[in-house]
Amino acid sequence: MAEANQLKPTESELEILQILWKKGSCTVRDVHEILEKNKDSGYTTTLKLMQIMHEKGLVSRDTSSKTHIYQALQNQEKTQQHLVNKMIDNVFNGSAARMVMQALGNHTTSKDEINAIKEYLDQLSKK
Amino acid sequence: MAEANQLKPTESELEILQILWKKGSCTVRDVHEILEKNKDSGYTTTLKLMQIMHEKGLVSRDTSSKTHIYQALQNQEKTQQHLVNKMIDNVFNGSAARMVMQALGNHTTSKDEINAIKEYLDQLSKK
DNA sequence: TTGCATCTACGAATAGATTCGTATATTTGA
DNA sequence: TCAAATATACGAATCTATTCGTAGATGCAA
Repeated sequence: MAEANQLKPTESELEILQILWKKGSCTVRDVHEILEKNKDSGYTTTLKLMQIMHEKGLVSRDTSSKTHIYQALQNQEKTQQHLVNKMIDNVFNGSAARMVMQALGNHTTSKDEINAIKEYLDQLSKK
Repeated sequence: MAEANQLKPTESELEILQILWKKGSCTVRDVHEILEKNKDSGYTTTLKLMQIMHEKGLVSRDTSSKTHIYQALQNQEKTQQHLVNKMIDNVFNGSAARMVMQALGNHTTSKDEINAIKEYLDQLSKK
């Protein structure tokens, strides 16, 4: 039950999780400097968000030195899975295919990507 | 600018839009009876939500008779497009392919659906 | 050592979404 | 006809997310 909540992070939390998933371990300042590129909120805002995420159990933190170090506790793939399934249900009436087509249709996709998907589908059919 | 906001309906608004997109025209009661199956909130809650959606321009309403009749003004495909693109960016770091694979991997997809997607990809490659 | 920069903690303001209670008007059926 | 059912309107409570200011602690450099 605790986990179920965490699978649906807020938008701000997701932005931070993205960074932690990519970087591994980060200080608040690390995260904040990356966030600043796309939005302009203060340092203490980022700090507060990460503190809340820690309370919720979304991240772990190492407080052994003055500057705390954070890591994502939430599993990236599980979170992605949960969010994508939710979107299929809520936005595409349960049809994964429709979502996929919508996604590939507009969001300019390279040929390499398309081929990768084709291969993936072939493997999927074999089962 | 007005439209840009509407492309991102809240979760409750999206639930209602889904119903309106499917049914076409609905009264508040129509919508509420469908919503009730999956959640338990009062009738006046649904009413209020739909009134707010009308204020925002998400729906039109015909008030010629006592019981008002609502219709979606928001375009379904545009909304889907917007939401799916947003998810690709926010959750999958901009990789449509990764999202597609994640979507098809778990969300049990029928062979028919997979074949439909394959055909779609073939057409896409030809361009 | 002392002052400046940097860090955490925390309370509180703000904004938006959601929910419901109540008042009031209209319809309808016994 | 008139009482019950059903509609809308609307204010307000509640909840959550986001934001920031300020206070106090710590580290560092001149």
